[in-house]
Amino acid sequence: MVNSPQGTEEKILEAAKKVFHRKGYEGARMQEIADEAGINKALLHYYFRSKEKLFEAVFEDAFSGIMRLVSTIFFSDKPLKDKIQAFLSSYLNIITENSYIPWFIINGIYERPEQIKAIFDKQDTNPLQLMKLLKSQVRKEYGVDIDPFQIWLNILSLSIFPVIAKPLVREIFQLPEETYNQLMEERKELVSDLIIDTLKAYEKGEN
Amino acid sequence: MVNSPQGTEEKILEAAKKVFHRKGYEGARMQEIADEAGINKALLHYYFRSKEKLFEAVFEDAFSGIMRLVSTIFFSDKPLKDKIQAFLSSYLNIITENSYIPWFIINGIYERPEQIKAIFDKQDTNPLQLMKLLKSQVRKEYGVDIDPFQIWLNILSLSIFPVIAKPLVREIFQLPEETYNQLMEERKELVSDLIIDTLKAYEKGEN
DNA sequence: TATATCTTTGACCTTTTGGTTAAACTTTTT
DNA sequence: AAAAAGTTTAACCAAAAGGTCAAAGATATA
Repeated sequence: MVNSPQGTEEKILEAAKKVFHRKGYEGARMQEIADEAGINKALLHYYFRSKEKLFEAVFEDAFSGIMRLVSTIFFSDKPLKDKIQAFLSSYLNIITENSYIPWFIINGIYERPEQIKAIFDKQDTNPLQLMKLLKSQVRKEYGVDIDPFQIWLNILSLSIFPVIAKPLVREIFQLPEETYNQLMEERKELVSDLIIDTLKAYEKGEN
Repeated sequence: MVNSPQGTEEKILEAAKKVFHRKGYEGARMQEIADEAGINKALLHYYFRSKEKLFEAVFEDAFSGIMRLVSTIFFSDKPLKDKIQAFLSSYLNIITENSYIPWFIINGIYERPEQIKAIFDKQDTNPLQLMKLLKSQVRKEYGVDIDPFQIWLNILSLSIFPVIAKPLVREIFQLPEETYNQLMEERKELVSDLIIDTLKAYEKGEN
């Protein structure tokens, strides 16, 4: 018999992604992944020796994807405002459509700190370089010395939190899926304005 | 032999809190909780029939604590600015010192959606009422009609995310514990300013 | 002080779970 | 087409995990 459209390995990765994303490492079951992939459980171990290795593959994929996006946008040659808008727009698109990614990544380091640290070290994007760049660009364009880390943390907070907390917030406020998505859509502009207005406020010396 | 300072039930709850907080539901082991409490595993089941029940007790405690704080502050009779400052100050204190609480709560609904929903229903604080109150107070004090939900989401994002993502961010940026805590300390004012400035900007009709 | 009740424990049970193995089936190589 | 290499499966295995039970230790009650 011939393999389905995609090869077995990709099928497994795809299935593992789904299951790990919605259950985390501890909650995920090898059997469930096998079922999701429509194959025998032993085959999982044939391709990826252990649950750990499989998890690693899935995690690395999700994480490097985000790092690549950040690098591409921020290590380009545009005004800061454009970068922030571009990042928020594409990033919010990605994570609202794959809402499990942020939770998966953050959760990963709670469940498997050592393993995740090792994955970070393999990454080639240097976050400290990004901070330096942010800082110098803020100084150049807005004439102020602000801790770039706080700006960056604000951007991430405002975009990631609403996605991570979606299930919680929706339940608490009894919001239908569609309503919430619409609010997220509004946030793309709202957040980008908020960040840039804050920078402008610093520029005017309000602080 | 006499019981230790605290009774057995409290000892169990205390231990379960620690373990659930750092491992989540799936990652937590009944044996580990028993060890942490310095008692026999069977005793866990004597006091709390099952892992589920035990988890429920811990979760409800953490969640209702936060809801109480929110209610106390926001259903009071102060200017919005004071409320926001008061909330941010005490909330950031609580969660930086118990950094696992927010993750624990958000994670809870990913791991055990049905159970968590049931707990919410038992809560007596009404979040929709809070939204109404926020909206009318914003209108009264700043003369604008803004979606209170977005404001609230901003407040929560800016305060909770940096705590949840602490292990991740610390690792990525190679920040020592102390440095990070100091940055969190700075944020208390920074975030409160940011939120209030945004409201003022609306007031001036910048949007 | 004897009896009933509540607490605590060690040993045990069952199910679940990640992982292995040997054999069958396919595909590639010669 | 035969042999070799790669892929897939059903059946197993051992360890871990949640949960139970009967008996022993305390404590309260009569």
